[in-house]
Parts: sequence; structure tokens; C-alpha cells
Amino acid sequence: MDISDLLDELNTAQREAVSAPPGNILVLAGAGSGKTRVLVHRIAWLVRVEQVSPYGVMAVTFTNKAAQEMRQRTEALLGIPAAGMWVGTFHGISHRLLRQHWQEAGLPQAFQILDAQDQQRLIKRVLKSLELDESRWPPKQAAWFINSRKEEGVRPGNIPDSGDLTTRQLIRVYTVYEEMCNRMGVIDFAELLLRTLELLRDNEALLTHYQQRFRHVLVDEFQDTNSIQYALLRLIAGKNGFVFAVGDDDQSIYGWRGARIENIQYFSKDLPNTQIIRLEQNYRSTGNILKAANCLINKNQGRLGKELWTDSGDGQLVDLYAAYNEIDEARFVAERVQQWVEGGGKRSEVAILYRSNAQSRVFEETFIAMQIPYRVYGGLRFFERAEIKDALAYIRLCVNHEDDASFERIVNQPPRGIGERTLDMIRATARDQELSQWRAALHCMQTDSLSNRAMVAVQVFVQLIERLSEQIQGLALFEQVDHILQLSGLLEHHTTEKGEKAQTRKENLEELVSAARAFEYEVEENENLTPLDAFLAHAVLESGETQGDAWEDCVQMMTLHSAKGLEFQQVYLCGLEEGLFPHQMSMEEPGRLEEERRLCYVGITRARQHLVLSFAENRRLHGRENFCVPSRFIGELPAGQIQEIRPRAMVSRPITHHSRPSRLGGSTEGINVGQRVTHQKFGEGIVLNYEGHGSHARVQVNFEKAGSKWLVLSYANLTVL
DNA sequence: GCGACATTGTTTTTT
DNA sequence: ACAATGTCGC
Repeated sequence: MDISDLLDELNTAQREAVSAPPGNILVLAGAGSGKTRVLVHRIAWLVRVEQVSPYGVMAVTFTNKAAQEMRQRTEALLGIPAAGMWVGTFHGISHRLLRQHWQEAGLPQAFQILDAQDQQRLIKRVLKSLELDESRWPPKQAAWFINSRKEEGVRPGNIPDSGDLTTRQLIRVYTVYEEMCNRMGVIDFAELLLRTLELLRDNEALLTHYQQRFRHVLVDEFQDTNSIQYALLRLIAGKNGFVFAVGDDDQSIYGWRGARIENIQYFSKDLPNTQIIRLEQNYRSTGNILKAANCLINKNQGRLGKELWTDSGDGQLVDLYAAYNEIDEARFVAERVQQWVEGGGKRSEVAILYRSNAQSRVFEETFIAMQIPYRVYGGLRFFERAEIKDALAYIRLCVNHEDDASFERIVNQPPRGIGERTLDMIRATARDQELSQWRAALHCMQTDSLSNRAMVAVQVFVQLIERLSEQIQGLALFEQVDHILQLSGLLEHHTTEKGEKAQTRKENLEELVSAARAFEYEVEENENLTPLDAFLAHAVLESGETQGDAWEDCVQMMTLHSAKGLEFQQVYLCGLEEGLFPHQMSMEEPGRLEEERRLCYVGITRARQHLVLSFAENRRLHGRENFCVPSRFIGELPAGQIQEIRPRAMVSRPITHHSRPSRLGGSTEGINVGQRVTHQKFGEGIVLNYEGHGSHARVQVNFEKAGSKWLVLSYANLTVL
């Protein structure tokens, strides 16, 4: 068999990984070292050389986009549709398993998936029913608690009672939340994985079946797996299966949402005869960019160790611009982009990266003023828009009357005279009688416990849903969606609504019908799912941009997080200031600071040809004008690779060559951001920020005992430690 | 039910 | 500063 085409275009390390005999393999793939390529070639190798049936291969990623790309590239390489091969996200694959084995998993056949928003709403209701005050028990915190427990595979009953009151309450919330989910037949994202894990773990026959089927499990972005995902992988691979994992510990940037970088370390301990292969040759960036990246990431402790290199030249130096303020920063970037475009560069080859979304605004304003087309990533996605979620809620309620989340959402949307009072009545009935809200509404009408007016309103609603449920029987998917939009009054509501936004909303709703129409083609061997159910699941699981929409030539603006996996000729890494990047919230803890550093590393390694760093000396943040200290990361870069651009005479602070943040001016002598100080009353703390100068200067100090305080420097009498 | 005011928080994001 | 909620009065 001719396999030369599979290996020809690979380097030695890549070849080693792709052609290794079946076994547990961990590929430590640096940025730009061809990790997806290796993964895809490995699949092709297994199928073509090792004669593994595509049916026995499972490939898992995190995002739908990555899954799609993997599938496409695999099919292109194999030259055949890889039918039977399971390529998808952890959630997608779990969903598939649960749909197939809903009975064994203890789920209703028509179970629906709760997205983050719906989950939050449901938690709010749980808090209310437990009579917990939302200000003392923030729903966000409860959601975080529940999700992180689930991600560790822990049910409410298995949380050790530490005697801590807060924890006890949260366990109660978790318990009730779970009951409500079960009653409503909905599961949240974390539950998707946890249920699947339990399903396989507790079901010998099923587990054996899948272990025998999937002898080869491949994982992308392994450094981003959390505990439950790792457990799932190991369970499916079993004793006789093989895991092929690709990851980069230096690009682990999702620790804050449960990803466990340690999984990389555990891998070789947990799985027998692990072979570790490093991919260090970089095909993306110039030598100078790589040197900067290597030098920075070297400051992290406990790395597995990897040093990127390239055999293409050094290229341009990395530019560093010290802007006067954030407006100057944006202006500088825009002008540079304009020069690039005038020189024949494509706008889509330029990325502006920043730490937080709020930073995009100034760039947007500047780019609009200078008429440079741009596109901002992030923000609300199609299926997350309110009007779309309303429409979906109608559909879901028609499919499953017990779905309280949907009931709440649309019972009075568009307004039909069912106000808070009526709802409270229904909610109370639901609680007391242990009914779904739908049934509670029926109950209220039967028992005549509502005012006449409310009665009629509820009746209208109930009849509407009943009529809709009946009428959509037997219709094609898009007709069902269209029908519901027309008769629910939603479309009409947004049509009569005035304002520019209303027009967009209406268009979005129409777009939903088109999406439903397009979706019909994708409904594959729908595993005992109606097209409508499949469409609903698709909406939740893949709420992303419908697709990579017509690639206009736009400058790309995004956060560092969303830049992972992408590459650009020119990268502007902006807002390199202490407190912003590394972010305030991550500065204290060494572990989180290292994650920030990895984030910076990710940013740097996005650039192919030219990297420009910038920071502002003054920045308006949360309404306050702040003096900024250049990010410590700037000081951690190799001076030889950096070229400072400072056209402004007024700026005179040295930037490179210190890793310590520079000193404050005026009478604030001796006090630096990040320094430990002590105060007579408040005790010890760390200087977080400062503003103003001379005798008016104020510093923000985070005291260990007293918390964060702003102090006027001339009165505070701080002692530097 | 809706508009006017007040309060609140404000890293990163996928599924 | 600012947007996104929540509360209140009509």
C-alpha cells in the first residue's frame, strides 16, 4: 500500500507520532507545530495502515469549530466520508450517547438541554423557593458551585459535610436544583457529561460494548480537559483501548473554568506504556517572535519543558509602543494597520488582541472614524439572542409542557396580561402541589383561584400552546418553526414594535426559519430523535455563529482567549498594563499569574510575521482615569528582540530591562504597585493601584484583613516592607 | 405593562 | 463610565 503521502509532508517528530504503533501516546505540541495536522494524519494512519475501521475511532475536541475542521480534514485526507467515525465535542458525543440510551440513563426520551442562561434562571427560582435572599446567595455563585461539583463528578449526596453553613445551603440548592431538573426533564451542560460518565460506569454491558467498539480515542487540546472529561476518556478507552492525546501545557488558559493542566502529568502515570512525543518545530512565526515567546514562558515554574524553534529566519523585531492613553494606543494601531493595507496587506491578516472585551470599544470607535472595516469576535451568538430564545421556548413548551424554564420565559412574551401576581399564584401552586407550572396553571383554572381577568389570560395562553402543539404535528421542521412564529404572536409583536432593533429582531426570527430549513439536510441517522428535537439540541449545543460567514476583508478584533488556535500575519497585543494584563483578579495567586503568562504566550505565538505590543500610560477604566504601570510581561521579554517605538518626547519612562514595575512619580517615592506595605490601623497589604500625583496621590491597597481601600498617600503614612 | 429611576458589578468562554 | 439588571409608581 502506498502510504508515502501520509508521511511525506511531515517532519521527524510528527512522523513518529503519526506512525507510532498503537498505544497510549501523548503529543506535547507547541504552538504552531502542526498539532491538528498530526491528529488528522494519525486518524488516517490508523484507518489506512493499521486497518482500523473508522467505526472504531473516536476523536474528541472542545469546540464545534475544531470538531468540524477535524472531520473535514480527515475526510479530505482519506478521500472518503468517514462515516461511522465519531468526531465531536465532549458534549456532542455525550449527548449522542444519552439520546441513544435515555432509558438506561434514567432520562425522559424527549429530554432537553439547558443552556447557561436557562440554568441561571432556574437557579434563581430554586433560591426563591428555598427563601434564600439573592443578595446573600448570588445565583452566580450557586451556579458556579453546582457546575464545579458536577465537573468533579460529585452529586449533592456525596459532598462531605464540613459543618460549614454556606456549603450546607449550597448543597440544599444543588439538591433542589437537581430535583427540578429531573422533574422538568432537562439537563445542563455539566450534567450531559456527568450522566454519560455514570451511564457507562454503572452499566457493565454498555461499557463493554463501547470499549470494544472504540479502541482508539483521540483528543485535541488535552490541556483543557477537566476532571470529568478525563475520567470519561479513560473509561471509554478502558484497559484495551488506546488514547492519543495532543496538548500543550503552555497553552492551558482555561484553568479558571475547571480545566486541569495536571491531566497532562497524570496521563503517563494513569495509562500504561505511554509514549511522549514533543513537537517543537514551529512553522508559523519568525525567529524573533519565537524567542520572545520562549523567553516569556520560561518564567513559569513546573513546565513540562519545550522550546520552540524555526528554521526560517529571524524576521522583524517585535515592536513595543508606549501610548499616552488608550485613545492614542488605538490611533497608533489603526495607523499601522492602514500602512499595512496600503502596502498591499490584507486586513483579515491583522488581529488586535486584548485581555478583556471592554477594550474593544476604543478600537472600534477609532476604526469607524478611520473607516477601516473590522470584525469583533465574541458577544451574543445567534441562538443566544432573546427573540430566538423566546421562539425556541415556544417550541420546547409545545414539545414538552413540563418544561418550566420555557414556560416562565414565554408565558407573558409577548405580553398577554399574565403579570407577576398571576405568576406568583401559579408558582406557589406548582410548589405546593409538586406540579409543573403548566399543570399548575391548569390546576389554578380548575380551582378558580384566579381573578377573572387573569383567568381569561391564562386560558388564552393554555389554549394557544395546546393548539400549536396539535397543529404542528406532521409538518416539516421549518414549517413547524414558521407556524409557531406566526401563531405565537412573537413575529407580530416584533413587527409592531418600533425602533431599529425591532427590525433586526424580526429578521433574526425569519433567519430562524431559514436555519430550520437548512437544518433538515443535516438530520442524519437521527437516533430516535424527531427533527424538531434534533434542531433544539443543535441550537443549544452549537449556538455558535451559523458558520464562518462570508469572509469579508476585515481586521479581526478579539480577546486573547478567543484567539487560541488562530494565526495572523500581524498581531497587535494591546493593553499590556499591570492590573489589566495580568488582570487584577489574577495577580495575587502565583498559579493564576502563570495562567496569565500563558495567555500572553498564546497571544505572542499567534503572530506569523510581525508582532506589535502596546500599553497605555494612562487609561480610563470603570470611569476612572488611571496611571498605568507597564505589564511585568513586557519586562520578561528578551531586550534584543524588542524595538521600542516612542515618537512622543513627553514619554520618558524606561520600559524594558526591568521586570519590576516602574516607580511612581512625585512624592509617592518608594511606593510601587505590587509592593507590600503596612498601615497602622489596617495592617499589611499589597499596593494595587494609584491615581493622581503629588500630595493628592491616592493609592489602592488590598489589606489582608481589612480588604481593599483607597488611601490618600500624604495622610496614610504607609511603610514599605 | 411600561417607562422612569436606582442599583450593581465590571476577566477570560464553551458546551 | 456604562451597561445591564431590578424596583417602583402610574
